[in-house]
Amino acid sequence: MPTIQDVARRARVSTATVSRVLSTPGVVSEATRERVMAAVDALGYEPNYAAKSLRTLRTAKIVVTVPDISNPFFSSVIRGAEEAAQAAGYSVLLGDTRHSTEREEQYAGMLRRKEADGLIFLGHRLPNTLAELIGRQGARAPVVNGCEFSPDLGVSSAHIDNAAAAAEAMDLLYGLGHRIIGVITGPLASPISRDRLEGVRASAGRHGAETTLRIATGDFSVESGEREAQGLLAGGDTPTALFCFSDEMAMGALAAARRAGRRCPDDLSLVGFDDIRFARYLDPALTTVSQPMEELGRTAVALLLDILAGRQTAARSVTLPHHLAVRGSTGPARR
Amino acid sequence: MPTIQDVARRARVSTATVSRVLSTPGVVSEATRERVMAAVDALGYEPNYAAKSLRTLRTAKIVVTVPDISNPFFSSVIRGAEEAAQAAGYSVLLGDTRHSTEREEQYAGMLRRKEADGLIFLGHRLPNTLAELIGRQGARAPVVNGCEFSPDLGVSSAHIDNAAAAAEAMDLLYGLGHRIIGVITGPLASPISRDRLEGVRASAGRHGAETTLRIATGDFSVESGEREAQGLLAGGDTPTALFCFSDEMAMGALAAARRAGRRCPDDLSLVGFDDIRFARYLDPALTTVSQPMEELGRTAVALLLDILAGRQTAARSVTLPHHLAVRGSTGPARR
DNA sequence: ACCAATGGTGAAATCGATTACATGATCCTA
DNA sequence: TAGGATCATGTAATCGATTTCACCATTGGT
Repeated sequence: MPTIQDVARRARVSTATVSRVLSTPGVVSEATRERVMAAVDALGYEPNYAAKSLRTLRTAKIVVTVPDISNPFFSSVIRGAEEAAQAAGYSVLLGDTRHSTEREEQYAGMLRRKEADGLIFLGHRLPNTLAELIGRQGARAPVVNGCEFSPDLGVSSAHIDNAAAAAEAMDLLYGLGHRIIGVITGPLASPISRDRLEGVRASAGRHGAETTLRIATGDFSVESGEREAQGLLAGGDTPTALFCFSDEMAMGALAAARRAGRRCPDDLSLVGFDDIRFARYLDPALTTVSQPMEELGRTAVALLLDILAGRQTAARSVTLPHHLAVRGSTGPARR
Repeated sequence: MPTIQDVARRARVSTATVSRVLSTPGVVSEATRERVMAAVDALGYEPNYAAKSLRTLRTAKIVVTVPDISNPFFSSVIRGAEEAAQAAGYSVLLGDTRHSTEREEQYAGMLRRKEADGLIFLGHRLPNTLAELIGRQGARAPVVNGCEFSPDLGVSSAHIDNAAAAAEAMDLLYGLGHRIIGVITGPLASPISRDRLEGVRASAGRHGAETTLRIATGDFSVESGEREAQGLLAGGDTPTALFCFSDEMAMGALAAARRAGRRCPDDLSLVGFDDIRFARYLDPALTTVSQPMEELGRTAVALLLDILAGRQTAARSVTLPHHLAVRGSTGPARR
């Protein structure tokens, strides 16, 4: 593999000139530039990345950690992040943490080893390593939260207005005449779950239905949706509608409802959250809160790039628009 | 950020000794080792990664390219790959190529810039950059194919026996009495599509049903599944069963069938491919060819690590076991 | 015709680690 | 007790780029 020395020798210039041709072509004379480029092409030279990185202290890489990449919500956010990063000349180091703190810390360590310039985390937990970093550098720390806004972390983030979105979903159900509504949340450690729950409660309050809320705690997975829905639908005085904090859980709930002999939307209305690609292909098509998933990823990267460019002084939180996609899984409550 | 010099100074040893303590502790005396470790801890030292990489010519990174990370099949394979890489001390650079040759080439370039030690590609196209590399280095080129086996590429790969799997799926349908069967393939440029089609034809031949095969070409996406199914189900003499080369397409087909007033499995049997997490949650639960997706990723990484360790002399292709998961979407043909 | 400004280029320091080789101390053996 | 073997450590070269500074050659103004 040829080095800059080889190119310099072949073009009969110094390595300084070769470097200039490649990074600041303007300051080099036309003739030399051509000679150097000819040598570069002839040798198939590509600058060694490690050497460049060592000298410039930049890696052009960002770490993105997710609790589970096979979750369609996360993989869509990642997709947006990858796109924006790529467009800005960065590459993405994927960190699938599998909900493990240890792995989270491990990936956070890449920042200290200068293995990456910045980090975006899509979970809700802030690894200690990063907390320290933020303690030292404040808003200049190259860390952004991808989708779970938590103001107390002091980290920039991209997200939707989860409380408002959840309230809208509940408003829809109350508007359809439902009174007893089951809600399957995500883990309550997660701020998005708490925000959404707050929106749920606000809507219930407006409709005088605080006492007929049935709340169950899931973990966003299909399995937990199925399990919790089964619980909510057992016994008498059961909900006529379910609101799940993820589409995956709604899929599970749909299966549970079927097994319980409840038909959707006739016997049970169902609302999900995220609007993953498959939501509209369920039977019935799932009514859900539509999040701009790829845009969340792109925005998180934009925030990070601002920090890396020194354009950022205080933690910034960007709220992106959502909308309620009303489809076939919701209908009027049967009396 | 402290350097090895700082640690050496503080521990009153040379940088060489510090380096040895960290990488080959055995050769250093107990006392010095403790002194150095104390300095390391006190300063919070972490070796600078770029410097290490420049010196050792190793990056401890592998690139994994996928046509679309938001596709559950690919994200599961990636998940397995990330796990195995992490376990071996490597990290994964994610390349979402969005089916673009240009982006594929770009990621392949990371190998030439020594930005990564190896590359796994999950698509079926071999970028030129890699083809050249393989031309020069043969089986020692650090390149592995993740799921689409193509012997002519001269690249190691992990995959299932696609022809056999497809044949089993068809055998099931013929066994249930179906005669006219629609098949929605992936792009025929992709070897897995061709292999599966071959299996389909073999089974049809065994059942004397070559002339009642109805073949349509999709692109693995839900949308294409819906579109092609709609075509196959229009007009008279339509198939009583559909076999789709991906679960996503099967989801689309299911929606199309519903719209055409065909109930599954009563009026139409449906078989998918991959067994993504959601397959069993469809209504009816989808009969599908179950691929060991995470294991495919892990195996691809294992193959790559073998190459990187110099343990590999010829391209190796590993066939992993699959099985047919028979669920509710298939049933006897109505006469 | 001289001086200053400008433009193009090269020499060499530098980034922060690893490692081949040299060195000195200690120990064992003949 | 001399000699070699063994062990622990240090010196310094090295990986391959970027960039500061110095230098020389033009150019233009007075």
